[in-house]
Amino acid sequence: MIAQEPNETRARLLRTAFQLFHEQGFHATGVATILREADVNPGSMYHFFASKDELLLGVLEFALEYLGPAVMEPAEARTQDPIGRVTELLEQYREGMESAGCRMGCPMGNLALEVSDGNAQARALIHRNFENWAARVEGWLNTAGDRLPRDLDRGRLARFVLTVMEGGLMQSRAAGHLGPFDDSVAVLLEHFEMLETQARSQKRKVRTK
Amino acid sequence: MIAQEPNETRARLLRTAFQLFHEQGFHATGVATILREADVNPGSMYHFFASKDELLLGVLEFALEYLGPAVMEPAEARTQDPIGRVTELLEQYREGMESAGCRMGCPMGNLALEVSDGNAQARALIHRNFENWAARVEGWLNTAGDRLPRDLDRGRLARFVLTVMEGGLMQSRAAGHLGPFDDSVAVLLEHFEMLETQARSQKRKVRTK
DNA sequence: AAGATGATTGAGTGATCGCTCAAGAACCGA
DNA sequence: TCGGTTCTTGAGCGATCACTCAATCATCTT
Repeated sequence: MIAQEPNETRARLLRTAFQLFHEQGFHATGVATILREADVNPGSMYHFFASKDELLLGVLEFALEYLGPAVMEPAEARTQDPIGRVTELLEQYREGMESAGCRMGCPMGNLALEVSDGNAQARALIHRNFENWAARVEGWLNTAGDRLPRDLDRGRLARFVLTVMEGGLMQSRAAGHLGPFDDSVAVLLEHFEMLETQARSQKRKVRTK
Repeated sequence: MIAQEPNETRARLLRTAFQLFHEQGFHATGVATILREADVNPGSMYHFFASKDELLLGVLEFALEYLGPAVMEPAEARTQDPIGRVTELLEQYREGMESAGCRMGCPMGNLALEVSDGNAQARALIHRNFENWAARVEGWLNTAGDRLPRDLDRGRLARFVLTVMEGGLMQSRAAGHLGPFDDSVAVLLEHFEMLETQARSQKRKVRTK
């Protein structure tokens, strides 16, 4: 059929489900709750999504589009500095966590641990979300030039930033306060400082050649 | 009835539930499944645990005891070297992940993201599990003496090791292979090397005073 | 206007959820 | 041997689970 404007009901279902999966988790969120919150009837939902699992796949694809404009671009807008952008990005997650009373954390991280074992397609989409996240950060780090060591694997470091963010949020979730997250970020930033120190000594060596 | 040592049924329920929660998650595991696997009748379970949530609390207390003998002591047995013990500990989690086909990951991490929002007591126990884990690693790091910088916060670094472990496992879960975990551990070990380098230069300065 | 297609309605499905409880068996000290 | 306590049995409870479908409405094409 001729392409029509994006279906409003479908979009509302995706937004509502994304929100509820983030707040309560996938299994803890009943289809009935999603339908009530989105003000949609069961038949309508099953017109667009064959099952709750397929709705999850839709949500994960929605998150893939959501990631750039809602997460990465705000951090990019705050500063041009490559490493400053990493700091801003982590600060964004901190604010999200704080304003939720140390609940919820990262939506993708939560789903990664809850559904990635039993649903291969969901696992693949979560993986793609992580890869996109890290690729964007890698892009920032690539613009850092000789502020970072010459032979440093930027992609690996970008994934490490994700690792620290997810691990820090997890512990803060359990702690009920942001201490563990802040500590983790602090060590990460010290790591960056050591890398920058290392890079400066490399530059000095090149100059004295 | 066959004579049993005290609370054998209770112990079997805790072991079985711990295993199933780890494999499938808390909400995805039905009470009926636990009862079938543990070969226990509903009435028996509800004699020991007032609800599924209370069973979870029992499991988290069980994990608290399980942590030392089953996780930390094996790593301690492999080497006396403080930083080597960190490496061994991470290697243990790697092996667990590998032998499970990159499924499951860390039982405490999974539960942290699934149940810590809706159950305050569970959150507190998960937090205590994390704190015990980190405290044990901190104990190792404290024996490293001047191999690490003098004013380094050992407790913070220990928690950072946990952060990297959990974040790395999460990404490997989504990826379906151990690449992200290995990369994260590699960066962490490079961080330790930089700290050791820093500590060596401190020693040199002290000597030349 | 007529027909085709897409989208919505909502009562209702069987299955499974966490859980109950009355009855009885096993074990205990006295 | 007895009464008291702890533990086990398992059929069965109401609630909720994910999901169905025939009927109806809305929109577009011809």
